[in-house]
Amino acid sequence: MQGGGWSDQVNALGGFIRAQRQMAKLSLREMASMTRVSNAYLSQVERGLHQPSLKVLHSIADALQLNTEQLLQQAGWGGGVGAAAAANGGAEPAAEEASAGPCSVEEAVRAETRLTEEQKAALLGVYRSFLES
Amino acid sequence: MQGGGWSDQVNALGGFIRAQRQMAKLSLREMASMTRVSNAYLSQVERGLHQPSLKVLHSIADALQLNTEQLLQQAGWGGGVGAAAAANGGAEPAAEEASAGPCSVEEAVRAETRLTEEQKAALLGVYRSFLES
DNA sequence: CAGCTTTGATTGACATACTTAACGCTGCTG
DNA sequence: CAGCAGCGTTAAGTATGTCAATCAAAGCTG
Repeated sequence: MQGGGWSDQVNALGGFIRAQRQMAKLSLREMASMTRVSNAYLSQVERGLHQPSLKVLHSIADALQLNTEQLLQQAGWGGGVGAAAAANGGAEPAAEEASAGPCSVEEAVRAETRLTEEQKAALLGVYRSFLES
Repeated sequence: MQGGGWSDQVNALGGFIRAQRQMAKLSLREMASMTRVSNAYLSQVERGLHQPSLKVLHSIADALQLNTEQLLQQAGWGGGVGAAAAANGGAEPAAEEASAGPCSVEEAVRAETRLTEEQKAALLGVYRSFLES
């Protein structure tokens, strides 16, 4: 059972979808009727409890009018499509307290030690997509 | 049971995969070991009996060294999103002015003047959901 | 010919995607 | 206060994806 390792990735996807849905001011039930996917399942997907199939992912992208590639990238296709070259530098010294440091959102997220790298990438993805509007 | 409407699509995907595999002169079992997906399931996918998940699709694309977009298009992404236009030139300004102030993610987000209140709320919602693991 | 290997296909059991019907909570309206 | 309406979440069930074991047929080797 190699399960579990990918939950970060799924959580990133779910957070991304949830953020986009909230920005579009849709409730779970509204989005459910648009996508013809049950609200319950959407809730679970958004919290990373399940990985949606292509059909569902497609419906979601359609309902939220999202850029397809962006959504797919969040869904785990970071290995081939966009290649945004996230230069990772080296391992950071894992500062225990973020008490002293730079203050932009980007820096603050990167300095947050409680987040995984995937989570940071997802959060920054949402952030940048907001800035592009 | 809705008998078959989408089977055309799946069959197209399966046929495409089978053709590519044979062209690469791989047996089902060879490809199975490369993709870490069972030969049995690959056989079924190739004959349109099942629609593979993202994970499997990704593995297949990787093993066959296929163009990702090409495979996804066969898998059913040819139809819906429409428009999108995706003018994604990619010029990321990255001008982080960072007004000197607090440093946590929460504070940094609240201090970000380019975000609307809704966007801040959405972003912080994702952030907090990540922390609640 | 028997025996070994490899091929694609099938079966049965299990894990995961997904649905429908509830639940508890918050905010309103009378 | 009761009562309704909306929200997100949970519970229990069904459908589908996925695997390990197995099969019959075809190609070799001796």
